[in-house]
Amino acid sequence: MSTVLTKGAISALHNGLALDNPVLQLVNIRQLETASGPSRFRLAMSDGQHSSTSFLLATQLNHLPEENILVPNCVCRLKKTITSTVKGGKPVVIVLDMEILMSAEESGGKIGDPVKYNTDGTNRRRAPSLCCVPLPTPRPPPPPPTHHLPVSSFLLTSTALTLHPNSVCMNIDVNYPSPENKERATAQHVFDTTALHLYPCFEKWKCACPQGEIKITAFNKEADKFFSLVEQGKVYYISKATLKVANKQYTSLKNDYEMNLHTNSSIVPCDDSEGVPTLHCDFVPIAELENRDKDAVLDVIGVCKSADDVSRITTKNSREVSKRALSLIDTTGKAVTVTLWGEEAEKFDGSGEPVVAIKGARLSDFGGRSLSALFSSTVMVNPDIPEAFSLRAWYDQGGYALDGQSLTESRSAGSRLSMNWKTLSDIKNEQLGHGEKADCFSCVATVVYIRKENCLYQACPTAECNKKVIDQHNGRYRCEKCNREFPNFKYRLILSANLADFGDNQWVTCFQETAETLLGRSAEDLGELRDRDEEAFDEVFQEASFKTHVFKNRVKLETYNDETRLKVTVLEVLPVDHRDYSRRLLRNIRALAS
DNA sequence: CCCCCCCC
Repeated sequence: MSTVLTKGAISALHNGLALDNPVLQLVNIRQLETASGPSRFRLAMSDGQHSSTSFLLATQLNHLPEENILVPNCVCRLKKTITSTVKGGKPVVIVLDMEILMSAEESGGKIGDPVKYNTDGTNRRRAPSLCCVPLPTPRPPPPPPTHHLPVSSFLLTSTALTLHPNSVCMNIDVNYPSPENKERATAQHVFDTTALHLYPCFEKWKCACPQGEIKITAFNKEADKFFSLVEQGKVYYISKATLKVANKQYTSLKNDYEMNLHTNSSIVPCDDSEGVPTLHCDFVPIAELENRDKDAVLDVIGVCKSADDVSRITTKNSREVSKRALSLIDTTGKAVTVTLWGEEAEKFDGSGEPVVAIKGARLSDFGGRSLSALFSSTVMVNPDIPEAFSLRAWYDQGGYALDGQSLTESRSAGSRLSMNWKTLSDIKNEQLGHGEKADCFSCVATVVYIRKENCLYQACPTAECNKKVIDQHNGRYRCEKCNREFPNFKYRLILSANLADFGDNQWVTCFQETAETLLGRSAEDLGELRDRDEEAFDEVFQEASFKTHVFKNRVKLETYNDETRLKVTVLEVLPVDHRDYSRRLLRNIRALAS
């Protein structure tokens, strides 16, 4: 039966050597005295040859002994361990992940006749080390940075600084909350966290961070120094940082601790970056944002179904900053506005409706619920993570057709987010424009007829005045509004067009700009063409007919000479976005089917 | 030591 155990594993583990899933038997288990925090279990393990009591169970595995699954004589596979040292340099093997292969009953008692393993050097090959990878010699300090703006404080977030499993080593000077709290702090530091495993070593602490994320901050001179040194996604050794209790208010990381860097701290690149863990996010579904507290820092992922152009704004402190708002939608069918700032706003490319993941965005209550990226946020476009792939698939296979009701109220009717899509028959059916205020709507429609009669008029040449002038028939034109005569005039357009979609048709009015877009000519050119070549003029109207566009319109019931009629004014003519169009079609089909 | 993170 003893063949199941990995002979020599005890010795190897005590020497920090990597082993592939060694199989050991639990000889004994003992609960350690702890001042506070979760229980801590010390294990005596055997490989059939040697036994050792220098095993500690990571707190995330406490359920195993607590549920009486991990009991003496059971046989275990150690799936993840890290060898550390305690006071006096004694090695300790921390068991981070394990599985029970055989219960105590199945194993039939103690396997083999193991002898106690000596850690005093008599059966050790070399001195124990904390790391699997030796620390490289620190490089000389880098030259002062020249390529970035002064940084007064720089936050290295999880992606800026990736922690390497089993080989990131940090010598940490513990920053005690206060001298009298030292004992309590000690206990907490040792036992309270699963992400950080800390072991006292005189006044220094050694910290192994086999998994998880931690925020590291540098200030002033160090901020500049370390900023030039670190690159997102790269692996580093960090030494002589200060550990402090994290303020959860400012981070989405699930770590009770944070680190600060100082003059004598060092960050050294690690060349062996295999097995670097990918960034971990706890994405909050967009619909769920409604229930979260304002100012919460959280992770979000969605398809960017629209993005504003980047704009420059002036802050209250008269600082100029770039800003860009995106609308993200996820499988909850809800959308939310996310604001990006500075360089992040400038470089963002929303074309192709990418999946956008943001780690550490702040929830604001502006316009209902909205999000704002922080300096410490990580914005990822089409990240290489499963959540992004499934979201992409969901969106492409029909998610795009969803309305995506936004948690963020839109502030103007003109924005792409607030497209109030209607069919032409909706105008009558929903009595649009019958209210006190005008209604705005968008539609996809085809131009079936444009009235060319009276579409052009001679207007006052003054820049701000578009009033029709009276031809004095003496080469002079009179503007009643300006009360002046001019030797010239400018042509302006007022176009009556008939639009149709699959259900109805509608007469609309296009003024200057929209008329020019529709006809593809400037009013000036058209006026000149009409006077010079009537056939070519007619041709322009033929060409503009039977073309399909997106029309943004204003609709209002008007009374003129005791007669009420619906007046539809075109505010904007846009090319058809086929995605938007199929979105609407699908909605209509669904509405008809239900 | 930050933790300001901007605007509507």
